[in-house]
Amino acid sequence: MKQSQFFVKTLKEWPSDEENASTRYLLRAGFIDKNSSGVYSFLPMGLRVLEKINKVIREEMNALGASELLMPALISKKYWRATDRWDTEVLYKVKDSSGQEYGLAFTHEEVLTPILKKFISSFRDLPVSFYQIQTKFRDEPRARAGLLRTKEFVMKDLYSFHIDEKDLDLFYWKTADAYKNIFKRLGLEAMVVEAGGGGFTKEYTHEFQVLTEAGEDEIFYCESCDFAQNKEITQAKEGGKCPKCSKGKIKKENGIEVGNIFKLGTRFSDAAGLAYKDKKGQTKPVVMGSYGMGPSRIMGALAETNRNEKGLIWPKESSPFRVHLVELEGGHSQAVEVYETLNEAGIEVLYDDRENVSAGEKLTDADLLGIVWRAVASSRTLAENKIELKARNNGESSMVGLETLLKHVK
RNA sequence: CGGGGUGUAGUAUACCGGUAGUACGCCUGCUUUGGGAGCAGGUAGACCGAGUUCGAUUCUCGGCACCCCGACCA
Repeated sequence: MKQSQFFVKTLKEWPSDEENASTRYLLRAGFIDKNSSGVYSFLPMGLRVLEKINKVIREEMNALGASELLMPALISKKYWRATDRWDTEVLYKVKDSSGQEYGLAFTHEEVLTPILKKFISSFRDLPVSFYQIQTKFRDEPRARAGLLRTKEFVMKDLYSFHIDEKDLDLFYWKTADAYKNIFKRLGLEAMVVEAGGGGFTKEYTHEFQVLTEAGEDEIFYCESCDFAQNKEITQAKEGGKCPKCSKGKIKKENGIEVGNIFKLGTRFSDAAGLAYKDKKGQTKPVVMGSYGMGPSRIMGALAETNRNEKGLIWPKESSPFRVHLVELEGGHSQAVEVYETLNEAGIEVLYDDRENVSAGEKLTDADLLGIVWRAVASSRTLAENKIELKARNNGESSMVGLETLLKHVK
């Protein structure tokens, strides 16, 4: 992709109306644009990151055996009435010209459960699971911190359907592993944290929290074992002994909730009359689980935890491009050669071919954008017949030939 | 929803009760090209409404928007 033909615009100044670091970086680097409080556009560069996140999620969800589908955002009032959620505070309500009322979905049990009711009737149909990556709406009383808490956001929601609690439990922990894979691949360190059941289950649910000061949850965790609980349910005290291993000390840190997994039981299947016949011909309610993850919030969490004073630093699998090829004075022929070679090798490259833009501006932009690898071609590199390759994360650079370059960035 | 703060060109900002200044951007021309280039010329602005005043971007009130703290957070 040539930068002269792809919309990459950076701001020279920090935005004046944002304090949150990830938001300031994402806005300044031109990845997102604020439309109104808690409502953002993803500009071409930002959308590429979002797509990278979605790609990893899809791969892991498919590996779990879940089928992707796409449900509507505009949901007729009757569905919300059926589950008694029409009066949920975060539900945006809209009325059409004929007076018909709708809610903009903040989650999709109301839509999926009735679909399954049409197709599921035997234990032979179970278990099944479905996921989608779709825009959700929540009437947040107060949006904050850019992508970290918004009124409209992208969510991956997964729902699973089982014959009993035991089978749900199996799938629940398989999903937890899939979640761990996703975050690891994306370059996020997410801690598994026990949290409350929100009134649907007496059991704990699990959240995936990225520990950082910008997070709005408070996490109490043990420094030596895997004990970790959200403030809302914990009895542990900061500095106290771990109630689980009774050895480690309890620490407290803020966290960004990038995912959660939830055993719903039969709450929604009961409401929809979703049941199946078991081997003996008896009718039993389907047992459900739901599992959320926020790609747009993950993007915010990545920006929050991967940056330095010069700009963003995207991890490999979430980077908008793999290589940022920067052509400086005298580097044209080399740059074209590298560009063509990378394209042929199927490596995504952003080629800064802009003319009449100073070297300083191009290099500053490259740091701000934060693509994994930076390759510079100039009269200097031409003289050595090599390319300068620099890793954005550790700043290490070296002069390499084309083949070595390919090997590195693959 | 309670409390606080802020609204000035595309962006970041300054001053001021008397026709709004700077930097960057953008446009034209020339010179530049390894860390947000130089010179010259040009472009573009007071959130909305009411009030006080001879005169309001400035003061007062109301509204709206944005940010922050809190409450809330299937």
